[in-house]
This record gives sequence, structure tokens and C-alpha cells, in this order.
Amino acid sequence: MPELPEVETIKKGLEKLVIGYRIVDILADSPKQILPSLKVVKGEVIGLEIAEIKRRAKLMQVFLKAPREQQKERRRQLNFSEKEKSVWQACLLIHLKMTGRLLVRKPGDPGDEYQRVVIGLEKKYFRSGRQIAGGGLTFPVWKSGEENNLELRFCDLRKFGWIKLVKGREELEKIMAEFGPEPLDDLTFSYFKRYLASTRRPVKLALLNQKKISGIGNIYANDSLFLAKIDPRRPACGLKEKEVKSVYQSIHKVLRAGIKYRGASDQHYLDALGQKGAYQKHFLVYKRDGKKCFSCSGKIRRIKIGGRGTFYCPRCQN
DNA sequence: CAATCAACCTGGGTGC
DNA sequence: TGCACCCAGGTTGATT
Repeated sequence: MPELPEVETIKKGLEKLVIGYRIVDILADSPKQILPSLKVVKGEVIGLEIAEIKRRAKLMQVFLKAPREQQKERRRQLNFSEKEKSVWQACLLIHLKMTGRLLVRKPGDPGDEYQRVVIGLEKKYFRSGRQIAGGGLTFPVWKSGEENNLELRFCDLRKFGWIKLVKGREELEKIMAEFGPEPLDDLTFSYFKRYLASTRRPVKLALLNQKKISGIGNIYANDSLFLAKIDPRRPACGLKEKEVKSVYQSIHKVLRAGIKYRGASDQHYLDALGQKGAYQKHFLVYKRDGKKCFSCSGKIRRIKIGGRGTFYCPRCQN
């Protein structure tokens, strides 16, 4: 279940591994997961270079630009206002849903489980510093080396995840405007307080609403409410200011812990190099039903809220 | 408006 | 061993 900390961990890995690589091919065993279609995406992104990777909510944003040698040509084609705006030419928006993975491998590496889409990457690299040309001029030597090629593999057991091509800043902004503030970045206490006061839904479901707060999924919602000692079933609007503050702070603590431990590899999650995270070793209540509460030693209970597994300590959380 | 629920998928687990 | 069934959870969209 890649939530904010998991996607953030993958993002940091991808940044180290694939920036500057050029997309040379896309293969899809599961073309339905590529939007609007494999054909269109291939047509638009092959030849572009990965310029920047960002995370927003639970989404990965892979920004692509024309490679250096084509930039002059592209600039000539654009009008002035486009020049001003477009630092990037296309963006691949990736949602991993529950079982998605983004793995960076070498082309010859053994196939990964549930491999659905493979993006072939190539890098022209600086080989030998500068070479002296005949007239005393110097220039860099770029050489494509197959041994340096990589694959970005999108693996997804349940095929709920997707990769979507976004072609402009406006389109991206329109999509991203549907998501609430980032809990570790621009979620202010006053906004949070106002939001909780505005809904009678169980506070746990309020935390999961991506339109209002982005990035929190089932694991971190459960653990946040345990840390805040709040019963997940309580109507959000019924929390006192002190309790709202406690939930607000707990969300920060739990998400930061998730990032610190490189995510929770409870079932499927792996980082960009295929490594497990460790937050599952630090679950406070998630998946701990029947086990002892770390605070009072009582039994952690499992119930359903909004159809989803919910874990809490009946004695500590009320 | 809000709440509920099926649908999207696959594999692992359970009960018979 | 085989088979029917349920369950996991992020998100959308239809229905009440």
C-alpha cells in the first residue's frame, strides 16, 4: 500500500538512479494501465529525457524534457509564452495503488514478479573528458554504452495502478488541484481544524480523504489515531481542539517515522532498488489485532470502518 | 449534500 | 487435490 512515506522513498531512489536517462522504449503486458494509450504515450515520450522526479500526494511525477541536442530545435518551435512556461515537455504521472512497484533494473536482470510495463532507459555519458580536435578545439565525447542501459519496471499484482501521460502544466495543475494539502508541508493547523469540524464522518475516514489531506492511507491513519489516543469511529466534528491538535501532531510523527524507516513493506511494497522498508516493524496498531497495546498492554482490536480494516486499542483510544 | 457500495484485479487463505 | 468463497485497500462512480 504505497502511501506518502512509501512513494517518497521510491521517489528519492528514482532521483538517484534515472535522472538524465532517455526513454528509448516502452513495453506493456498490461496496456490498460497506460493512459491514454500505449501508442500515444510511446509516441510522445520516446526520445525524451528524465529531468526531474517529484512526489505529490501518493502520485509519482516523472518530468520529461527534450535531450540537450534537441532543445534548440524545440525552442525554435515554441512561441514566447510557451517558452516561458515549459521547462518540461511531458510528465508521466504514476499511481501505485495498493500493490504497485517501480523498480530500476538492468536489461539483463531476471524478470520481476507482476511486471506490467517496462520503460527502457539509455544514457549518453561523458566518456573521456575532452578530446583535442584537429584545430586545437576541445569538445566532449558522448558515447552511448549499452552496459549503462536501465529499465524502469512498473510491477503491479492487482493491476489497479496506472501510468498517465500529462502534456502540459495546465493539465497537471488541473489534476493535482483535486488533492488536499501535503501533511508534512502545507497542511496548516487552522485548515485541519476547520476541515475536521466540517464533517461528521468517522475521524479515520476524514484522514483518508485525499481531496482534503493527501498522502495518508490505511496504515498511517490507524497509527496516527493510536498515537493521538482517539477512537477512530468518533465523528471528526466532535473532537475538541486539544484532540485535533494531538491528531495533527501524530500525523506528522507517524509519517516522519514512515519515511525514516523507508516505508512499510507489509505485503508488496519495495523501494526503487527492490529493497524492503522497515516501518512494518514499528506498526503501533496496524495489523496488530490480538496483540498487546504498547501503551497499556490491553488487546488491540480490529473492526471495520467504511469497509476497511481498522485497528485500535479500546482502552487507550476513546 | 452525505453515506454506502460495487467495480477495478490477483493471489493467498479458508472451509468443504 | 480441487473448488467456491472471502479478503486485502486506493480510488472512482453509481445509487440510495
